[in-house]
Amino acid sequence: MKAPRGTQDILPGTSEKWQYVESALIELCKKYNYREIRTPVFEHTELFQRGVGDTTDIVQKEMYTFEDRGGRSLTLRPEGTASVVRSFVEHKVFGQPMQPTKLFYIGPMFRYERPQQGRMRQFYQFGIEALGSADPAIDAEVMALAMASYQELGLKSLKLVINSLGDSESRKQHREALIKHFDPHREELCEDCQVRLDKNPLRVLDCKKDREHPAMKTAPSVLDYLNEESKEYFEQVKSYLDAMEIPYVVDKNLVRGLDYYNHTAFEIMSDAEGFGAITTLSGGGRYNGLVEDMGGPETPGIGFALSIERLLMALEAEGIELPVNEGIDCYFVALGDQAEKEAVRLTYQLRKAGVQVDKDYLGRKIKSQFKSADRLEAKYVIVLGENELEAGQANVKSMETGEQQEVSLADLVTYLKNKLAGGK
RNA sequence: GCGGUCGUGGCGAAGUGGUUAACGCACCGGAUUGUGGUUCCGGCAUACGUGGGUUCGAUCCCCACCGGUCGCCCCA
Repeated sequence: MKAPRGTQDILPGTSEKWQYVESALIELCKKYNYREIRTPVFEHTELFQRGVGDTTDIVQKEMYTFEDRGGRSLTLRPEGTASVVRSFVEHKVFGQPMQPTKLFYIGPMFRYERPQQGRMRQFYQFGIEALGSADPAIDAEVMALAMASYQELGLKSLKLVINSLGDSESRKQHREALIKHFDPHREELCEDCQVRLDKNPLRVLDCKKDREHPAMKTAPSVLDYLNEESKEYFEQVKSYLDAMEIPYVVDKNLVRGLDYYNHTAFEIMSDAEGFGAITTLSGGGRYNGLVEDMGGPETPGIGFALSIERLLMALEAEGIELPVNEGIDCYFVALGDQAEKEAVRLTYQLRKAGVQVDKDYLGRKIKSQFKSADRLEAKYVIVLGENELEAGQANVKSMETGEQQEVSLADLVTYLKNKLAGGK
């Protein structure tokens, strides 16, 4: 049996890295005052069709959709925003006194795609959403947190790319301009773009195949079609980034894949060597109007999401070692049946007292038990044999210095607690 | 979904159309009787992705499928 395609097991040795990263992200959220929300991993299919958008690749070909025994069409969540917004509306969080509502989530997402490194069918996203504020400063805050997610862990080769898609009015005009611009060249564009031109002309702009087409260079830019308000909003966002001295580049061809975005759109990419084709670490943007689409009151929103897998890849690419896999406190070596029983008792006592202890369960001889202790990087080894038992003492050995000391069994817990606390 | 490439024991990695498929690491045991990372000796292992086909015979040849990987699409 194998795990299904595009899924992976995260085993000890790696799981510690995940734990480390996840808790770092949670800590970061505390500083920015984003609080956790947990939503179901599956939702009504309709939620994503409406929320993410029917024209998107996600909805058209990547959803894990199934029918439950009651005949409902459900879908494993392909992203987090739709669920968060649904929950926000369902629980009328918009009516609560503390606004804006600042949330974060972390968990698995599912997309049916051809797997490759950094792209799994079940993958993990960490994301935040700020609902209820149309202040450009919060756009900047979201980007700041996004960047900090990586910087906190020591990553350096990062590139923040931003763009503005404008409000719905700007987008509409731009869309028409694009169609007008490209339609005469329709036949010269790649097949995909011919489809894009009808469905979502914005996407033609970031086509890699047609990059060199002359019409591409003269194509109307989103930025040129921003109305005054949108333009001003974008300027404000940039000025806040400048105030925080967060470097960014504006890429007028940056287009996000989901329908709900407007105004601010951004991506964080890795510059690091050793990254393959997939260099996008995370992405986000503003989605004013989505809450309304979900049946809530007019509420602006912005958020972003990052892939934990890709974050881990970035760490690897930059050669950053996370401080995990530290050794355990003690290893209990027991010799003989009597001692074994006493060892079990004392191990239990030590653990209750907060000491990290393990012992042998394979009935191995002393030498092998020491090997295990060594491999576990135990700081202390407690040896309890016939002799010690008779004397009512245990031999405690510091694996670092090699020093040994007889400690009465009654004092063992306090002795070790002291030692481990750095006492004498 | 499309194209390239790959698939040998826990990991890494040789190899051949034909008796018992190298080796390294790891693991386990031993090197005078109860003490760890080195060394020496010995041992272990459901190993040729799966299913067909060609052949007297296939791990090695052919096909399909599955899986990994790289790229495209797209994205996190």
